[in-house]
Amino acid sequence: MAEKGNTAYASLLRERGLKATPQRLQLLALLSRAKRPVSIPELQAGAEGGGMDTATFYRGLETLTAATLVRKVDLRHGHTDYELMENGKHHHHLVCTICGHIEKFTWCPDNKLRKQILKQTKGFTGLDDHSLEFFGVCKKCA
Amino acid sequence: MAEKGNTAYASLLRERGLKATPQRLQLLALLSRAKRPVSIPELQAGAEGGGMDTATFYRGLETLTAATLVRKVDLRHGHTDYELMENGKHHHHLVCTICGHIEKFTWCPDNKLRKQILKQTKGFTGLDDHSLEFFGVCKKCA
DNA sequence: TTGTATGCAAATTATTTGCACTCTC
DNA sequence: GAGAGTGCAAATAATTTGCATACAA
Repeated sequence: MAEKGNTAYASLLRERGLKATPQRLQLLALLSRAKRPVSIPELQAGAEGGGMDTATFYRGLETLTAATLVRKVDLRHGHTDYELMENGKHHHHLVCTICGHIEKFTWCPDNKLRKQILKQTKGFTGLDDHSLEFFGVCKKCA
Repeated sequence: MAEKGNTAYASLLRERGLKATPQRLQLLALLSRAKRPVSIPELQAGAEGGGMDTATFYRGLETLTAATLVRKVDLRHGHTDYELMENGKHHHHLVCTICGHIEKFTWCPDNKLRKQILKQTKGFTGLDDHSLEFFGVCKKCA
């Protein structure tokens, strides 16, 4: 998947009523190039990310997450990682607990499973979102 | 489920080659009473948790997690929560994104699903563990 | 006794906030 | 021009570490 140009990202932002600032476009470009979930300190440490303020990273990515352009994931690394939501779809991850190698997979709980889970509870009538990651040892580390 | 006595917990620890220190027993007792996932700052702030050092909380719970007596969970609260693994079995959670209400459910990926996921990857031959939580708005907050 | 675990204290890492200023729409 | 967004700087929150001492086995 080719990286979207600034114009394309700008449109996506405006469609959602957000201003297309250079900082937000930069955040999207950085995530697009990363090809994997990355933390804010990591993004900021990279050469291209060096110019922006820390607070702008946090506030910007929070905004992009709320706009469903970006997704936060917890890979048990002690911090939040961020990744692009390409085409509005999320995916999940396999994480090697030794070397940190990450792969994606697509599978989400279907309606049947969601019903089965809701049946076990008293206080919920619906489910909006979910987290799902697998952890193991990759071939190289095994 | 009644809380296990100190003797029972002490045996569990020794079975795993760990020393049954008062601090570790206290951690297990605190988690047992909590009945829900709790953070370390929260545990420490509680009256009974006040006596132990911060580092002892972190190191102790890390040890208990490695010993599969305790499990860490990420409920998108910006910190790690801990809960007892009762009978060596884990469960997953539904979390209300408004009030924080939490319920448990039991369901885990079966072998068929695990195979389906592994088939999508190149670098993994097996999966050890997984995280799975649902987020939504509970009845009261809806 | 002996190594493991704890307490203390300080450091590190991640994240958030207030406020003045700037830039997009 | 107006309001949303950013930079700066300082604060808060969570977690980790080194080292001397204490305690379980």
